[in-house]
Amino acid sequence: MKMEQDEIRKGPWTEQEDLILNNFVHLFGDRRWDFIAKVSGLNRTGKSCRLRWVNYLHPGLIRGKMTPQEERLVLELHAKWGNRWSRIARKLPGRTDNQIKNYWRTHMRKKAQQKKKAMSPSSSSSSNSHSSPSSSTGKVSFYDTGGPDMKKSGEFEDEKGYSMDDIWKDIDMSEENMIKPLTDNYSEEVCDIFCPPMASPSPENDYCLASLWKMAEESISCFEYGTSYLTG
DNA sequence: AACTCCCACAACCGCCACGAG
DNA sequence: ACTCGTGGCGGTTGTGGGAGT
Repeated sequence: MKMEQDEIRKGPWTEQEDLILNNFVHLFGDRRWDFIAKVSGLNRTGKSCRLRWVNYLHPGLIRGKMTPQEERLVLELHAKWGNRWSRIARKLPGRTDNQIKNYWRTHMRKKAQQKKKAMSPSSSSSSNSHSSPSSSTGKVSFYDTGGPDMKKSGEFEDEKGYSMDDIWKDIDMSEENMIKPLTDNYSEEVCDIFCPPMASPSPENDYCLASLWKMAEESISCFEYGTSYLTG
């Protein structure tokens, strides 16, 4: 495939890029990322645009620390589903899979370090401490507590057969007293909260719409296609 | 005050699934 | 049925800021 005319931008997003992306998502919706990437003139990949929107610009996002309830929910759901971050995220309104993943990563690192300290390093063979039960299958992240062995196997509501690795077992046991079993309070209704209608363009967003359209027009030839969205 | 460590967050990469042609 | 393009997901890395020493 032919590369874009300009070099694809990488790295941190600027405020202006955010603004442009925001406007184009409002215009075209949050599905057609490759298209948005092209017409916006951002010189970003569609993937990058999507990620920026999902993880940062989405109006429903909650920023800041996880609440104890959320932490509990993450632990509970991870025990149930493993590293299915997007799935877990759907049960936490306003949280992204990236946020949860990051939280889990630091959380587990902390736990792993605590555990390491607790266990005398001299008493155990070091190789053993690093080899997960699934060592034969290849690399497993230290914070990957496994979950059901359902890699790309579709749904896995059935919890039978879910075996946690050593770390998770320890953590689970240590926290069992804290984590009250959850009922189905985190059912689908929670998810609905996180799906607000597309925010209406604010006045401040309008200021550059004209220029944005001009950019889009110059960028590709399918301008009319976009206008059909506006005019209905 | 300077330095180090840790945490939270942002972003990229690679792989896979799915739909369109 | 096959190929290709795109989006979604999970893994990983880089970085800035705050806390601790």
